[in-house]
Amino acid sequence: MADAVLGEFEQLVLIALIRLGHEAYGVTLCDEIAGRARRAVSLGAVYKTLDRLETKGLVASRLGEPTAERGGRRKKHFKVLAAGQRALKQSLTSLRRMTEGLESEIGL
Amino acid sequence: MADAVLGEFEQLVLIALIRLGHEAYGVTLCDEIAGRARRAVSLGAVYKTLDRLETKGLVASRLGEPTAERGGRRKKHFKVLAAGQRALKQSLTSLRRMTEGLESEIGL
DNA sequence: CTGCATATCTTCTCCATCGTCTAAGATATC
DNA sequence: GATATCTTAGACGATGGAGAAGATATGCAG
Repeated sequence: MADAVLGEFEQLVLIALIRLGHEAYGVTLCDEIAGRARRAVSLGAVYKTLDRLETKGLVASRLGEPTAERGGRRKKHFKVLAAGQRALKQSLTSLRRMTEGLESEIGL
Repeated sequence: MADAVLGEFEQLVLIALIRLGHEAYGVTLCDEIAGRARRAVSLGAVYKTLDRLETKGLVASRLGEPTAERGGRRKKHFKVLAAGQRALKQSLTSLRRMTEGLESEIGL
């Protein structure tokens, strides 16, 4: 089957996931994207997107253990699957081919 | 006003527009994206996206003259406006900050 | 030279998916 | 029970996408 086409935000979530490693979960992902991409990100948007990515078989999740801190509820950890890695690579490669030689025109 | 958040396809259309210059129009844009990004692109999707970008004030259009060839109907030419340039730059910069240092992990 | 056939380009319409916010729910510690 | 942390759910607009329909040019038969 052909790799799925990723939306813009889906790309950001996948990248953040790779960046944070397998222990990433909702809140840290949200912070990472907000900080790096410098844009407002709501938690709900992140979780929703993670759900979709999991349904499509691009990421997998598992529940962690509760932590010993106030309100330390179990976290849901995510990791990128091979299909997700492929889809992300393809999206970024397409973009790279599109922008090739245009750095100065775009102002990068 | 803050720059608009661009969808994934909107980015591709804007880049193709810069790449092809001010004489770009629906059909050539479609071909350019399909060829460079190597994915199927329908004409309808391109026109729809151009419409939306114009409504948002990111691109401008003008009608050309008919050409002297079979079925040579007037073309609608598009060009990127300053706001479009800014929005695109911002999107690509965010992505670049996200992927920074991850080239090998992603396989680029 | 009139009118139909055909090629090129654009618009319209419909529907699925993505992105976003808000509120509510679950479950841990204090 | 109060409160903090994390996740789920629900609603809705925006974006993405395929294909039919529409507009308008030339080509050609009669």
